[in-house]
Amino acid sequence: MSVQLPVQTVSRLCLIYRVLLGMDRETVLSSTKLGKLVNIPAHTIRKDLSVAGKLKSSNAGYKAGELLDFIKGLFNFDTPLRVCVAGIGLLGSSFIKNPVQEGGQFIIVAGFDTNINKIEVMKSDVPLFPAYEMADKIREMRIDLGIIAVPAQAAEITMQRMKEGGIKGILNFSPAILGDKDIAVRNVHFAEELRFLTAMIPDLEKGV
Amino acid sequence: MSVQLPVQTVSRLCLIYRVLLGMDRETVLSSTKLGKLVNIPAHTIRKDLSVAGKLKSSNAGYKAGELLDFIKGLFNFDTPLRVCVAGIGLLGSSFIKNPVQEGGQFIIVAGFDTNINKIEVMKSDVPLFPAYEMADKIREMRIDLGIIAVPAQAAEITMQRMKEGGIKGILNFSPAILGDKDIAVRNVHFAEELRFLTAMIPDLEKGV
DNA sequence: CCTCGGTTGTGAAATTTTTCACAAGTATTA
DNA sequence: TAATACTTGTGAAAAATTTCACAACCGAGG
Repeated sequence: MSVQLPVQTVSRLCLIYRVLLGMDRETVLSSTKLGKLVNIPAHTIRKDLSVAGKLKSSNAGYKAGELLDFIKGLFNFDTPLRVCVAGIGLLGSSFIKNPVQEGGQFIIVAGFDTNINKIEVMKSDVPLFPAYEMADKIREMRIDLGIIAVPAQAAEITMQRMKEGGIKGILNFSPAILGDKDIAVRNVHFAEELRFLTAMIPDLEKGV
Repeated sequence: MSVQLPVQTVSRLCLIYRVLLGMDRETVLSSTKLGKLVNIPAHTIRKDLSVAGKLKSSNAGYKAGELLDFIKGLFNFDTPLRVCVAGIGLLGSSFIKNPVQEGGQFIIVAGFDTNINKIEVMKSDVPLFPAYEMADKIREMRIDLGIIAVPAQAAEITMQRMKEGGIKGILNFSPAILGDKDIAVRNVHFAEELRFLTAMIPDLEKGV
C-alpha cells in the first residue's frame, strides 16, 4: 500500500474481492471471465491489478485463491476490525441482530443509543451503551469503525463523539451528509440511490 | 438532457438536490457555501452546473428554490415513479412499511415474494403478489423501478422477471452482482461499503 | 457614479483514468 | 517439437474529469 491507488481502482478491487470470497479457491479465472462476473472490462481489471502491484504469476489466468490473498494483503483485509453501531432503530438493530459475516472481517462489538429504555429492554449479544458514553467506550474497546444509523439531526454530534473516541472510519446511513478531513466517511442514502438510478436512465417515459 | 452528463456530475447533482430539498426555497447560497454542505469544491459545483446547462441567472449566489427546480427539470424529478419491491424479508418489508418520502418522487406500488404464506399473513397498504406474477404485474401496473431484496441465488431470475415486465431500472440490495446492457442497474452491498471504507483509510493500525 | 468585496460561468491547462496494442508467456494437441 | 489458441502485464495513446484563472457581473455604501 505504498502508492495511493485511484479510488475507482480500489472500488473495483473490492468488488472483485467480493465475488472471489464466494468461490472455490482452486477456480481458475481469466481476466475476461472475471470481468463478466463483475461487469468490468477485462483490460481494466488487468490494469488495476498491474498498478496495485500484482506480481507476475502465470500467463494462464488467475487462481481465485491467490487473487483473493493478493487483494486481502493489499488492503489488510485479514485483520478483523471492531465496529460499533450508533442508533438502535430499525436499521441499526438489523446490523446488530444480523451481523455481516464476510469471513469475520468485521465484528460488531458495541451499540449506542440516546434512549436508555431501548438499551435496557433490547436483548442482544452485543453490549449496548448510552450515547454519552460513546467516546469513552470507543477508546476503551479500541473500536475502528462506526456505523451511524441515527436521525439526521443527531448525525453531526454522533460523528463528533466517534472522532473524539478516535475512530478511523464512518459509514453514515443517516440522511445528513457527513464529511471530515481527518477520518474516512462514506454516506449511503437509499432514496438517493433511487434518484441517481433515475437520473442515469436516458429515456425514461415516466408513468402517470 | 440532450447531452450525456458525466456520471460523477450526475451523482454530485443528486447530492446537491438532496440538501436543497431540506432547505427553504428562498435561501441564497454561493457555490462556496453549497460546497461546504456537500463536501464538494466550489469550482466543481460551478463546472457541473455549467455543463448541465445552467442558464445565467445572477452573479450573486443561487437561490435554493431555483437551483432545485433546475435539477428537477434536468432529470425529470417532478414526475413520480412507480416502484416495486421483490423479496419481503427484513429489508424488503422495511421499504414497504417505511416508504421513502422525498417529495412523493417514488411510490411503492407492489411487493413480491415466492413465499405465498408471507404474502397472505403480512398486513400492508401495498398490494403483495407471488413472485411468478411479477412480469405481468409490472406490465399491468406500469411499474418503472424495481428494488431487489432477495437472497443471492434468486437475484438473477428476479432481474429477468423484472426485465420481462419492462422495468427501466433496478436497485439491487442482494449480494449478487447484477448488470444488464438494456436497463440501469445499481448494486448496493453493506459489507462492501465497510470494506471499501477500510481500504480507503491509509494508515489503519488494525485492532487485535 | 465609482469603488469594493464577493459572485458566477467557462475556456484552457493540468491531471487522472481508461483504453489500446502488443511482446511475451503458457497450456494443449498433434 | 511445432503450431495454435489462449493468456497476462504494461508502456503509450486517448479520453474523461478536475482544477485553475479570470473576465464579467452584482449589490451595497458612500
